[in-house]
Amino acid sequence: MDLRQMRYFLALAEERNFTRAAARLHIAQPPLTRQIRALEQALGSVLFLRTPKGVELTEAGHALLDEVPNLLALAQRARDRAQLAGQGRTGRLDVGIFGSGIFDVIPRLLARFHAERPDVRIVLHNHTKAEQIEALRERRIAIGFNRLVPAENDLVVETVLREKLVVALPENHRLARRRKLALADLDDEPMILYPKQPMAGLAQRVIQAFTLDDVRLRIEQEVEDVLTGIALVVGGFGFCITTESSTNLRLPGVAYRPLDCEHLRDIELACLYRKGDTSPVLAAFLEIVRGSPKRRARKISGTRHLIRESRQ
Amino acid sequence: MDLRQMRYFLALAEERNFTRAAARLHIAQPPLTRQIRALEQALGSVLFLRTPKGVELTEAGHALLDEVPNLLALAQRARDRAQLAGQGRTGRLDVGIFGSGIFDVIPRLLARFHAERPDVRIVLHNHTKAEQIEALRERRIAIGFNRLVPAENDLVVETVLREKLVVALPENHRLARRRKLALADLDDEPMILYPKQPMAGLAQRVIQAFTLDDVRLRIEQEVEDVLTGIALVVGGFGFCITTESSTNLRLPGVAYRPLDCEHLRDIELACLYRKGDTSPVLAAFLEIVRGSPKRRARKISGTRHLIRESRQ
DNA sequence: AACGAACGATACCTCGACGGTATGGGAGGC
DNA sequence: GCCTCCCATACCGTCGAGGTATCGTTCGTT
Repeated sequence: MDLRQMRYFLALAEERNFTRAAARLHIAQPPLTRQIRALEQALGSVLFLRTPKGVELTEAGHALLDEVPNLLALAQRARDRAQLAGQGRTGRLDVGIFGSGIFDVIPRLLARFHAERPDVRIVLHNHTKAEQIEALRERRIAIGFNRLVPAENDLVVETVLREKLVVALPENHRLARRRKLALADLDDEPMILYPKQPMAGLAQRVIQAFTLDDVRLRIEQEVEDVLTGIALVVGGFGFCITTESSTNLRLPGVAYRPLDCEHLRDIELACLYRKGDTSPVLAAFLEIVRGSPKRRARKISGTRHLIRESRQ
Repeated sequence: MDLRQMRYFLALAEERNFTRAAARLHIAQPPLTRQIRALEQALGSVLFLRTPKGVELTEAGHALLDEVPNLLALAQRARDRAQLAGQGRTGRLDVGIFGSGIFDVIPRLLARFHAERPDVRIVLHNHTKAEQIEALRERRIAIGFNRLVPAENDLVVETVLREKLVVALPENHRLARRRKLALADLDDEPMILYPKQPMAGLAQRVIQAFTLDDVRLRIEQEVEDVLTGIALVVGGFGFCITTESSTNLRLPGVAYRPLDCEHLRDIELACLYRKGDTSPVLAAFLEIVRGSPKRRARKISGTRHLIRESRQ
């Protein structure tokens, strides 16, 4: 019993005439006769009564006819789903994100991917750098975004873009009148440092630059995420060095000024995924990621559809 | 894409190893490799990643694996149902019955059939003789029971049994003291005649016999069914000639005595069905019907399971 | 009553596909 | 470095699918 016989059976059951059913199936009448007979023998039941005017269904035929359309529909669905999944048009993409990365480029990438592959479910996971690497190895996520990612031999790290750094400071701060700032301008100014704890990539770089340029560092507060940092800036606690994409975080009373510094020129945003991952969904997403830099000037928009899960 | 490939796919997806899956399928490994590749080409999606240690499922493979067990189960169910229906082990039997036929042999036949074929739904339809014939032609019933059925050229009439006739009369009637009665004993006695209207088979025969034997007929009441007739006997309106199987209708105050009459010896109970009806359910039921006479001495029992519908 | 049309069954043929055996090639493990 | 395991490839025989031609039966028509 195979699917071809099921299709033949259905055609004959509907046409109630071998000749017409064969025509509909684009085969000659004798092969149809033979296939139906083979099916009847396989089942051990007569399915059709042959009459001079055509055929009619027996009870066994009716019983089978009750099932066959479901069967064929299910087969079609199985085929469709496998095809769609194979093209990466359906399925799911688990993405690891981190605190300050969620303001500009990542939501835009996800929005574009969603527009292209509306049937792929995007699931976001907030992870620190170390957690992302672990989650990738355990296949809980397919791709992660982070900054200053160390090389790992089972993971691929691709730089998505390099972001300039900016200084966030109170609008009424005396330095806010300047169009751009050098590191020396920040000498001994109260500073809000972040991230404090989770894989201190940016903070480390900032401290390093201050040391290299021999500028005095006065850490007023240490915080764990940008949002808190900027909130403290609004509160007048000091300035904060952050990435350009954070300027999307427009809070009243805060001003952003470009930072011009040789040792702290820009900071990379990278994505990382498993070496040898053949997932078509991932491949499609990486295409979006790689094609992105050209159009990165736009602002956040249309990200409402995103599913956000702290952890799956 | 056919069911064989689905079975192969499932085996490989479960074993995650071509060699073992092939062994499980009782084929060599190369044909399995070829079938899987053919399936992948048909779908246009890679289903398995070949690794040195075996294979693992791709996303397309997982998507297909979600569907395949359902598909195979449905195919199996379709096959089973068609087979069962073909053997007459499932399905439905619509039976036409009539008033006085429901007391003895028909319920026994139905009970025996139900015991043998518990998955066949038996549906009873109360019909007069003419209605039964019409219902048979319109395929609303597969078999009918009746008495004194005229020959029809598209229907088969088979005598199920010949029933002796009895006289039902009040217990305290003077004739009730006799062990058996002749027609002459009923001369000018008040009589309850049935059936009055629906195809007066028995009534006609009774009148005919009285005429032939030159016995005076005094029709006190004409009724349409046995039950009413016997009820009137209980009420003392007169006697009633009915079939032996009616004696199962034990009402207080009524006595049944065999009728000994040359011209009214017995009356046949026949079943009728469509000529050329190949229904396996019907065939199975007819076997029961034909095998019945040998054991017809038993009383009614176990008929509670019957579905009774006045009309479907 | 004989003929023709319609329909399914049968006979026979060709070719493609399935399964089998033998063998190749690549990755890990002792 | 060799052995083992696993999948892929090459080649062969057989079975089965579909095609054409034709037959037998049953209607309806002439």
